[in-house]
Amino acid sequence: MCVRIGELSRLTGVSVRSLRYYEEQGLLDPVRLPSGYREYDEGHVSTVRGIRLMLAAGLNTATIAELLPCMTDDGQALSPNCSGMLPDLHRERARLTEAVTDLLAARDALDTLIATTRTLDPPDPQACQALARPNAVRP
Amino acid sequence: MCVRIGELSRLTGVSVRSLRYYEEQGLLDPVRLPSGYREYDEGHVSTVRGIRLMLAAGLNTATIAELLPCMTDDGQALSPNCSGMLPDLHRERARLTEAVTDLLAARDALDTLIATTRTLDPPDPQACQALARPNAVRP
DNA sequence: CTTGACTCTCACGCCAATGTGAGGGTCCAA
DNA sequence: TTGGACCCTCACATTGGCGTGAGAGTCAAG
Repeated sequence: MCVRIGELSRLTGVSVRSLRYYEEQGLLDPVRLPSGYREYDEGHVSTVRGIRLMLAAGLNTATIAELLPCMTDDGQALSPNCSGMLPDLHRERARLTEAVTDLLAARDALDTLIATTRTLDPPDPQACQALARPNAVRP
Repeated sequence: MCVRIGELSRLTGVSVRSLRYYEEQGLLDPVRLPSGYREYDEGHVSTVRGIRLMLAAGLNTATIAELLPCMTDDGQALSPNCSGMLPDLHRERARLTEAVTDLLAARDALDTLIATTRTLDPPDPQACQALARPNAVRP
C-alpha cells in the first residue's frame, strides 16, 4: 500500500497540514519520491491514529516523539513495546488526573452557584444589571 | 483594607501582569487613585481566587466575565446574585462534564497503554532507542 | 532633594497545533 | 499537449494567558 498525503488525510481524517506538521515534529517519516512527494503505508495510518489518541489525551508532540519509538504496530493500532516508557506514562496519567480534579472542583463551584441561585430565586430578577450588559463586571 | 497591585499579587500568588490582564478582560475593576494606581479590597482577593479556580477548570476569561457579575462576595465562597444566569450555568456545567468525560477517556487510553506495556515487558529493552536519548526516562 | 521601591502604559514575545494562502512543480487522463 | 487535481515549500495568522522590558510617573524615607 502506497498513498500520498491527500489519501492518508482521507484515511485518517487528519488534515494535510497536520500530517506535515507531525513530520516536522519527528512523528512521521514518509518515503520521499523523486518528485518530492511524500509516500505513506499502512504503518503510517496506525501511527497517525496513535498520535491522535495521545494528542487527545493532552500529550504534546515532544512527549509523543519520545513514546512513539517504543510502540509497535499491531495492525490496528500502536501498542507499547518497552517498559522504559512507563514512568512517562504514569506522569502523564497523573497530569490527567489532576486536570480532572480541577475540572470537578470547578464544577462543584458551579453546582454551588446553581443550588444557591435556585433557593434564593430572587423576586427581583432585574436586580442583576449584568444581564443587560454582557461584559459588565462586579458593580 | 486597601492594597495596591503588588500587595494583591502577594496575597493571591497571582502575578501583577495577570492581575492587569484580568482587569483588561473585564474580570476586575479596581478603584483608581489620582495617581493612576489601582486599589483593591478584600472582595477583590476572593474574586481573584474565584478567577483562578475557574481558569484552572479550563474556563476562559470571556466565560468567567459572564459568570462573575452574578456572584457576590461572602468572604470565602462566591454566591449567586441573580437567577437569570441559570441557563448559562447549566450550559457551562454540561461543558465541564463533557471535558471531564474526555479527559477520563484519554486517561483510560493511557491506562490501556500502561497495562499492555506491563504484560508485554519486552525481552529486549535495548530495542527501544528512546531510552538512549538524553530526555529519555529511567536508564 | 535624592534615592529606591513601586506603579503606570504600551507593546512585543512565547507556546502549540493548526489554518490559510502564495507561488510554483507533478501527474495523469482526455 | 493541456487542464485540473494533486503536491511541494515557505511563511504568516490564530488563540489565550501570560512573561518581559522600555520609558516614565508616584511616593515615602532618609
